[in-house]
Amino acid sequence: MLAAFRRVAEAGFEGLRLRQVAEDVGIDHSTLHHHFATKQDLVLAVAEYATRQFWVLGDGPPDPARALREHLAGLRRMLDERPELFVVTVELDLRARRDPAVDDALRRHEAGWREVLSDVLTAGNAAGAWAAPLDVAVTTELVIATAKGVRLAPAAAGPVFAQLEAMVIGDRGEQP
Amino acid sequence: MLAAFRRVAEAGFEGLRLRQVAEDVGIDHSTLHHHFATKQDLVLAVAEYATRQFWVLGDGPPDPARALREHLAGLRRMLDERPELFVVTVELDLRARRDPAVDDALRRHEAGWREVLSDVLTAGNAAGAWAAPLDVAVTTELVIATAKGVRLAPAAAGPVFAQLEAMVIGDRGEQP
DNA sequence: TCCACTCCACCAACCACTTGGTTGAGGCTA
DNA sequence: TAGCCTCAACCAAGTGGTTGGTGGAGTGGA
Repeated sequence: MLAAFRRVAEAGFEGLRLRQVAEDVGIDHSTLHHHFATKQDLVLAVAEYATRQFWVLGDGPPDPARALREHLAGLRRMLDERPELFVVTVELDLRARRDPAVDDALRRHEAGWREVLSDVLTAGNAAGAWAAPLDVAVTTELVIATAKGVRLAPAAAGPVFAQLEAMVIGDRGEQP
Repeated sequence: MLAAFRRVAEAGFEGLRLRQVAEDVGIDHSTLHHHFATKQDLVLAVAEYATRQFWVLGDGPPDPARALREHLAGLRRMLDERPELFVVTVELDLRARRDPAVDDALRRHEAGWREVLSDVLTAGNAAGAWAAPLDVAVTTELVIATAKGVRLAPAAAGPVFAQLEAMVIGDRGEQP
């Protein structure tokens, strides 16, 4: 339910009230229970919805350097256009510590992300696209950590990602 | 109040209950109100306490490369020994979006951190301690973002920080 | 066409329980 | 006595969740 997502973005899971969500949609809160048996079900729906939004970040072009650049550019664009999406992600990260179902959803999502990055970095190693050969696993984690770190600071994302690119790809010909 | 901090670490602000905190300390919840007029005051105390814990990360040695390494090593050590501290920090980051007082406390804390990093990076530029001259402001943000990104994944911190060091300092003689 | 009959989305009222916060009446020490 | 610290009892305002029931859109048979 989109309304629930918006509520979480605004007030966090701490402020998620079934009655409020129901009112946003214009129905009674008991009717909401008709669609989501428990609050937990609603939370899970929000988690699934939020993670699904990242599917738009597809595989990208075959050239590893371009693929990495576009991946980061995609993230930055989403961060600019839909900052709430990332806020909810942080909220979910926190909730995953106490909620196995959310943890599971998030884990699957992150595994997909990790795979995309690993593939790009591996391809880049093979093609000699990076400034220096990279430890794929660790660099994947570095990129993920950096991305997670700017989730609540959209303004910082641009420069930070640029710097990260520069360090990974090196200074060889920026945008061709 | 330490008990409150522990509660936040366990259950988040979402699960922070005055009665529970009071019980942890062994007093009545109304007595708690005698020490903290409102819940908000307690939350603020937790915020102040949490940020104060990072004061142990002092200036470090004069040599920039060593200073950076020790700074990251210090963070990693804290992350290993007191992961809850970082969890609460994330929780605070989120809460700061809705709570100006928390936002203020966090902003001051982050300003201090930013200054330490900026100083080290600037000194490193002057001494030619880095692999290449750095944009101090952006690199500061990069380090902060990375650190924030691993707050909920202590295991990743070690390798990620090592990689970050390698990229900033270059491969010139690891630990002397 | 009419008549059950079944779904489905919906709501008002209610329930048991929890929340943060208040009050007034003691106790303890100085 | 004065000034804290403590507590039990209480309160109003919610909380998630349940219940019994309403009305309309379909469906099948006669």
